[in-house]
Amino acid sequence: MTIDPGSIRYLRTVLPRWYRANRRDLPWRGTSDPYALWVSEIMLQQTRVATVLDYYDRFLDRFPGVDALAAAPVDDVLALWSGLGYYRRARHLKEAAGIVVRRHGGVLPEDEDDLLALPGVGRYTAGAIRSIAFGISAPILDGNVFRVIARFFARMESWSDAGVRDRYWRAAAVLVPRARPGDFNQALMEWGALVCTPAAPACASCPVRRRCGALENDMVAQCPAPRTRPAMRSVRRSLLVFSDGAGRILLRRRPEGGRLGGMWELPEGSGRDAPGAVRSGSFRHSIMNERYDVEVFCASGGEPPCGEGEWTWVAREELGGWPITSMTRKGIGIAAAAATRRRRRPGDGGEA
DNA sequence: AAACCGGGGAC
DNA sequence: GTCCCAGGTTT
Repeated sequence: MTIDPGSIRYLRTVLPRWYRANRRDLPWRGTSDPYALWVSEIMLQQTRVATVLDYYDRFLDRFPGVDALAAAPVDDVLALWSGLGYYRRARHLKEAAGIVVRRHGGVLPEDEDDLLALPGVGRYTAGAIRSIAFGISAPILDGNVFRVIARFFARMESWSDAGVRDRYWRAAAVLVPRARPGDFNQALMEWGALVCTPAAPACASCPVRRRCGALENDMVAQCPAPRTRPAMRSVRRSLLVFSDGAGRILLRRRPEGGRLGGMWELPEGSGRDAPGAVRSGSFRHSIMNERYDVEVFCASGGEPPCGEGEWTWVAREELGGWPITSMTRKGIGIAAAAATRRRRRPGDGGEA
């Protein structure tokens, strides 16, 4: 797409001014430590700011620098990542920390190819680190930037088209200024997150409403075109909260490599698998394009349903130190709530 | 180019 | 219910 010099000047003038006055006070904005920014960028991949806020401080408190992260057991890193999703990010981050220590003397490199060589660092994350942490005039393109550029220049392409994305990268490269490129890039994202939102954008209070192409042509709601997605499918599952004599819970480790690789989970099972099991309740959980309808059963005593592979007993109060999935955390919560009900009103355990 | 990889908030 | 979020890697 051709971007006229007037639009470049306009965006470079208006956006940073708006950003300085309206930006959120986020924890990674107060630091000048490139490692801390790197951690935040990995956590923020496909993940909302509000979600990352629950993890960022705890992670940096436990792994304050690249050396601590490089030296940590990967299961400790995964435990702090538990619930954040896309667990390969945590494995890559820890692996990359080791590369930074060995190859770069413990200092995050500024060179783009050096950054792209780190596992988990792609074109976006390299641009974010270079512009925000190092003040280098490098472009970024994420979902926010794609949307605000599409709307401002009144374009209807979809993110799903790789050729389109490449053209938007070139647009982002033309727009980013030499002076304070990090503020400009963050202004683009903050604008997309707070004003030019996917649904119901706040055009009336938008800093660039005077020159927005989509607003002028009344096409904000249809712009950009939605990305293509696989259809959702429903899956029914049963989870078993199986306790030993000490009240510890049986967990099984998922095989490395695949979905949720290496994470610990409740075993699959119902009353058929564990005689005497009691139904505790149910919940819904979505992973990627699958919606799970999960029933939770509670059992203790007898033969534990260990199955093949690695398994262990974990006390409830120690679950915080284990890399468990959100579905497992929900299932254990359902079982605990049912147990509480049974103690209060024996015979009414929510089994119905 | 397409598939795969979590989870949750907003609507 | 749907959409999408400070994306990256693998095939």
